[in-house]
Amino acid sequence: MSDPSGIERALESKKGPADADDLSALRERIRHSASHIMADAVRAMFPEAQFAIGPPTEDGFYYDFQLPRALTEEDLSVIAEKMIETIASDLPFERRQVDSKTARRIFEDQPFKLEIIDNIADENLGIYTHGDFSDLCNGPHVDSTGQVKAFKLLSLAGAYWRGDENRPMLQRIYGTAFESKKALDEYLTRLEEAAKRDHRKLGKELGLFTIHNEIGAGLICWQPKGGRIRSIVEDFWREEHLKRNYSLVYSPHIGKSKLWETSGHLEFYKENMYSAIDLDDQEYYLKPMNCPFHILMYKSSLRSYRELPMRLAELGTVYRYERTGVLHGLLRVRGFTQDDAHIFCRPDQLEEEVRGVLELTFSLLGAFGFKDYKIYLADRPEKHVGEPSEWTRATDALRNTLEEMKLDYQLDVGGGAFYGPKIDVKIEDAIGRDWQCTTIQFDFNLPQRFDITYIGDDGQQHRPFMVHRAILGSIERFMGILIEHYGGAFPVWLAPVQAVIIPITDRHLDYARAAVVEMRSAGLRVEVDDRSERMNQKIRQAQLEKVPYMLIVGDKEVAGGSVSVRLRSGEDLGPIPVTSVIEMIREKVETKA
RNA sequence: GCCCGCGUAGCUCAGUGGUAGAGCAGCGGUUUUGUAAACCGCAGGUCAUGGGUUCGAAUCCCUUCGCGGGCUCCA
Repeated sequence: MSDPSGIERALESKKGPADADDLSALRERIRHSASHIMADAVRAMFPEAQFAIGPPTEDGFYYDFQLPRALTEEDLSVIAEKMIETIASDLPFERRQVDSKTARRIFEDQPFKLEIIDNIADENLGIYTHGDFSDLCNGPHVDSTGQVKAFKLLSLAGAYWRGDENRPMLQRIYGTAFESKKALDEYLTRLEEAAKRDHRKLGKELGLFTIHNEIGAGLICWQPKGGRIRSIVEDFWREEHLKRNYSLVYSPHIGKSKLWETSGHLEFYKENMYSAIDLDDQEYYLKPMNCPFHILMYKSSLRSYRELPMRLAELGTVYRYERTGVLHGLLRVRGFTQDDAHIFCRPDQLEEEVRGVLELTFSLLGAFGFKDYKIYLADRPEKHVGEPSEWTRATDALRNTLEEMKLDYQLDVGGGAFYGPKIDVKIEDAIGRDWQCTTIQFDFNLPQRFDITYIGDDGQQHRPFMVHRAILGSIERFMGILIEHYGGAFPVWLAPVQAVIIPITDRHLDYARAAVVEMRSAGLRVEVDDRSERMNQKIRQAQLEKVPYMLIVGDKEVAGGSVSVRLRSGEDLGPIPVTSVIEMIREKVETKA
């Protein structure tokens, strides 16, 4: 990992896969070094500070400390000042190897470091020193502090030592560092861009959804505009499922405790379930999952191998208790709707079913402009149910399907659920962030627990294979992702209002109203802005609402039977006959452009 | 749940111990306008909640609820 020419070489290097690796390796060293420089600055402020860990991360770095008092935002500027001094001194980073005994002596008053040393099997430990600050660290680092060309301390947070909530809560400082001021600024600009797209902000501004204290945390109300978008997404989802021979079903929101005992949820999932509702000496639970209902629907009659595969799909609303600290807008809620389906099939049908789910996944997600996928195949974890031979068979079926479809995937060793292997799909949004939505999970457990069977062509009872799958994941969460992906500027097929007709004066109102009737009867979502405002104000309003088409009507348009089309990009297409505008918009809707 | 921060009008925010403010939105007028904000006026708040300190609390302390950044977990 030594790169003597350091920054200069990486900076001069041209774009390319190998150089991209160079750059990310360089950034890792810079960030790791920045984290040491920061720890040094914290030590200057608090000589009694205890140091935990300070690694580089994908976008920056952090360091965890135990300090005599809580840090404040002002402290960050003081720490940053001190860091600037250290960087200006351009102190060399020096590495030495010591044995663990020596390391223990060096860090004798640093309990977290001692614990780390205890957990390293290697007798040779790396220590990096700059100035008079030394840290246990395997590196690599830049050659000297001056090579941290640009950094910024970003935020304060609490973090448990080793991520364990039974261990001490430490104070974490997050920061980032880059090889140049320019790269740092670009990163900060990206953060600002992401903040502008925040679905919580856009949801409020665009009137999409609200969350009410009076109703409860993590519970979503879809306002008319957001409801419109959601219903379009759901209608599309249903159509695509019907095309692929899914059966659409509905199941209730509560079920008796016996059901959840059979399914195992009360044993293994209780901490995520709402407490029981007592009715007529029976306990009912709000459903955290849809599977038991679909299984009972399967079980409602004797099944023949000829009926398989049976694909039961439902936009099923489930409720899960989530700790208050993890709730986050639409992305993490307590009541949400899974685009769930359970596929019951014969063993020989498994690969084809998995293929079908993957094809449906790409088709559904592709319609929303998600074209880049990361696929993970997760196999048997240590704690599992089912025979290893079954696991192998199911995992092979998943793998074979991925390979036959020539899909790139990564193996997530031991990452499967206890009840079966799975395929997860991550999508990349418009600003390069990854989101996991799709999961395809094989299940050995529930078919056994509910003892479901089918009669094979041999006249004998057999256990069907069962696959859970959700493609969008949760509708609420997916809507949140869509809002951020599109930055609130929904494509025409999803836009709650596709066009606003803007009459220039009141004498153009009748014409505008006639046009809106015509466009609505063509199936378009159009409104007239009939307020007593200037055209400029109406345009501004429509722009802020991110309406795709602004249709201006004045004397010229009335005379010509047209509307002047302004796009939300600001582009002015000039006067176009109303019938042509209808065609233009419908074409966009049909192609989901 | 835990650590830190925050909660003032529908929204965005000012106000840090001495009578609650602005802009936008809303409502009423005037205005009838050619591609991102016309003008005038009116109304709107138990300063999240409950308690405490004080002659006096939006302001200081505690409780509860909620929100934000994280930890952990997941869709």
